[in-house]
Amino acid sequence: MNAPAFTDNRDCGTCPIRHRAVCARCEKEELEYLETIKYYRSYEAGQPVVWAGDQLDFVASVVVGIASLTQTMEDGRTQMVGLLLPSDFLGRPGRSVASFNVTAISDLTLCCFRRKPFEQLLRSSPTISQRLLEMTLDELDAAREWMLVLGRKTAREKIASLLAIIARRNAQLHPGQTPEETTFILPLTREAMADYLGLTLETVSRQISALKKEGIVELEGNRRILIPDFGRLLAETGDDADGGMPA
Amino acid sequence: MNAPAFTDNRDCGTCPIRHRAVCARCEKEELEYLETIKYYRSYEAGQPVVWAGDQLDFVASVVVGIASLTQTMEDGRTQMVGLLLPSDFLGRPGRSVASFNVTAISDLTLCCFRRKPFEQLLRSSPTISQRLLEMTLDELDAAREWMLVLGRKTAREKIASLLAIIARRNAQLHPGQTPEETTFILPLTREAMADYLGLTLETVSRQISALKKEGIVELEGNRRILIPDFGRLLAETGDDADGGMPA
DNA sequence: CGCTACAGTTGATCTGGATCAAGGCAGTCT
DNA sequence: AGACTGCCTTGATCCAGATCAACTGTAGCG
Repeated sequence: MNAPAFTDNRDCGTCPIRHRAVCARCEKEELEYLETIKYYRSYEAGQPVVWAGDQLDFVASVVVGIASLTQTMEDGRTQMVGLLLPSDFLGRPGRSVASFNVTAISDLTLCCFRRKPFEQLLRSSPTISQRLLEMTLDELDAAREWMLVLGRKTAREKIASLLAIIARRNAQLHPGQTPEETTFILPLTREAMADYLGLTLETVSRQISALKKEGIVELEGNRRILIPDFGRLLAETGDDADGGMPA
Repeated sequence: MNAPAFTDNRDCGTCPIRHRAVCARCEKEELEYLETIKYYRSYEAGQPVVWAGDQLDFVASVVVGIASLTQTMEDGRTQMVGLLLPSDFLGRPGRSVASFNVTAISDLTLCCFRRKPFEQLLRSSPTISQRLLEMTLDELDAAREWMLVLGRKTAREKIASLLAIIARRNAQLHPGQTPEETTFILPLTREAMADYLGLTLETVSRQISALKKEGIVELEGNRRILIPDFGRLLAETGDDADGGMPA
């Protein structure tokens, strides 16, 4: 719940809000103002960030780590509705109450802005509000693509889609790898995957085992995944060859 | 594909973009500019508006009628990812290609803005880009709420959720009705409902019959629905009493 | 009028994924 | 060490919803 660890202006590298504020028109004033209302928060893996319905008096950008957005029904059924990776935005200007549960999946650092001044900034700066609009539109597209996964894909296709997304996101961050052979560490437990995909954890486990048996993926331990032929994985997603599934 | 039918400045009553442009700061210039780039388009029920991947050189606001946003897999499985009712926004500033299929479900009239000048306007007017941001955030929340429906709810809960949403939306438009007893015309075929809910049309039909048999809904013909006790319907959605499902 | 077409209902059967249950395999605490 | 806990796998069985198929009702239309 503390730990700044970032002091220099330039080190919050993944924060898209700030980047744009710097680059777009060199609006120095805005940048300096942003600096005055920003602060860092850290959470340990597993810790909740907020619960749906609770007061949330900041908006933030993920700097390090992964967080999940989930919804839960009274009887405990839960659905993950978003996965927040570094550079993703969290919170909602104009709303003081969280709509979803936010949980740190790995150790997590957020770059936070107090909500009120941030909203003020939005009102006065078209640069920032446009950047935010763009990001929100991307998230909306991603959410809608995910609706196809949830509503119409088989368990096997769901797993393949999820692995493809994580592999792609991973490739963006570490562009060293060939597109054909990728390896990464699954940031999610089987249960979290199940919650994302609308399945049970048993089904997730079985489908991963099946993909392994068929040589479409290789595992080292439970979490480290190697995809020998990305095209073969893609063929299992049910998407047409080029299609672009985000997360 | 023509039919203006709107000539007076004030008559595009449902268009949220324009409203805000008038109200927020009385930015007369912007309003007049908006007028010069706006035009109307009409579509008959069943007609496509655009296909995913096609060029889309306007953004628009639904004035009259209903449109659907859908995705289709090569083998024909389709998922509806959004339902556009009057006042909803269509299109994506900053992107010239449609991400989803848009189809007129009923006869439809759009209030369109040519994309390029609209984007220009966004860049210069914080009022409009903020209004758009707000709308997009609402849509994102709605999409995420829908992910819970698709991923975790039973067929019966899905149907009840859909009926509840349509009833609520309907009550907003016609505030004359008591909240307890509502009646409306289903704007969707059984197949369209199935595509929205990630079910088959047979299952939709069976579940509606079941709700009818239990007196939770009453039907006149196939489309006209009466909900004698909204609370009882809500109890079938699986949501906690107050929860706010949008569309 | 009969013919076709479309939307919806209902029944019979099948099956993919859920559910229930039993272990396995690290870590980590004592 | 042993015991406990969290995460994962695998097997056996069940069932909600898909699939296949027949049929009803209603609206155009030559």
